[in-house]
Amino acid sequence: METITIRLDFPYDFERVLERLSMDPLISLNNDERYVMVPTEDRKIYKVEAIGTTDEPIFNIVGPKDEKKIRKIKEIFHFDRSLEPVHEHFATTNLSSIFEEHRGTPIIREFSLYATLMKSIIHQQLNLSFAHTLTTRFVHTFGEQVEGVWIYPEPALVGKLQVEDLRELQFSTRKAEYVIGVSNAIASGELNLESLALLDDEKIIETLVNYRGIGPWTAGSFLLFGLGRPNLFPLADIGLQNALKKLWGVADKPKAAEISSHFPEWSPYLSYASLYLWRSIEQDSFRNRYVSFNAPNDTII
DNA sequence: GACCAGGATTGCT
DNA sequence: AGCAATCATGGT
Repeated sequence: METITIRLDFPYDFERVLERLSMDPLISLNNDERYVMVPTEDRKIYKVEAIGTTDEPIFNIVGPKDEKKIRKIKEIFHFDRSLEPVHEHFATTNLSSIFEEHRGTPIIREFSLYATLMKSIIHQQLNLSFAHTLTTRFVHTFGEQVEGVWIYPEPALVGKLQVEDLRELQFSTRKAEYVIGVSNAIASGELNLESLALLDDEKIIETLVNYRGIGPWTAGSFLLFGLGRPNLFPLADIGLQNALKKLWGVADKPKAAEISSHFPEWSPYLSYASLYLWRSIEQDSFRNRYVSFNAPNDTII
């Protein structure tokens, strides 16, 4: 065990990070003590704890001594890239208000690439509340806990499940087929997410959408939250459509063409535009729903 | 009880 | 190529 202390030279609001991560009941965190528990791909657990402020961000990473994993955690928490250029970019755009409002909100990646894909598929078209119910059932039933932290099951295990196993958790038949099918492709080695990660955005999307159950939204979500790519805007996302509807004060959700006409203005940081737009509506629905502590066993107190 | 949810696929024009 | 139906169920 060792503790590594990191100081950032750009604004970083960990309170907002915790607020956002609190939406997922599978993540072990403590809002008051300002920490998140992070499982690595090989089941080691790290604690990431904020001990500074938004304008003087300082963090402790506590866990097994391992340089590669520390680097991975820095990537997950966006410690390795400044948010300064992002804020500078959006200050002169039509999204400046939400970037001021949520200043210092980083893209936090999912803790594993496979989990990103499973979570995205399971979340397709469902309201966030029920979506989280399903992912929680999925992980509680087939995953496992390490040091109190829930970890998604291995692709090989999920690949061997029957559709009925997931139907019992109230997955639709199709969703069950998607989850099992993609897991099998990964388990067999046909689909290798780590090597996929070396390709550019377009190539990754092109590969992923060949799999039944992965469309443009899920592929975009994988790039954004799995790999932390900076320039993705999932046009199919209802949340983003609603966020723009609210921001622009219009009666109907804007159409894809209308939204994408702003891409030149928002590029090359479309992912941040997405993230900050999501944030702009999350407060409405989640401010009063989740409280400060997700206990390791997942009970919401 | 209708309608929508942080979509994707399938089948029909 | 583009559109409608379909999926399962919770939230509003």
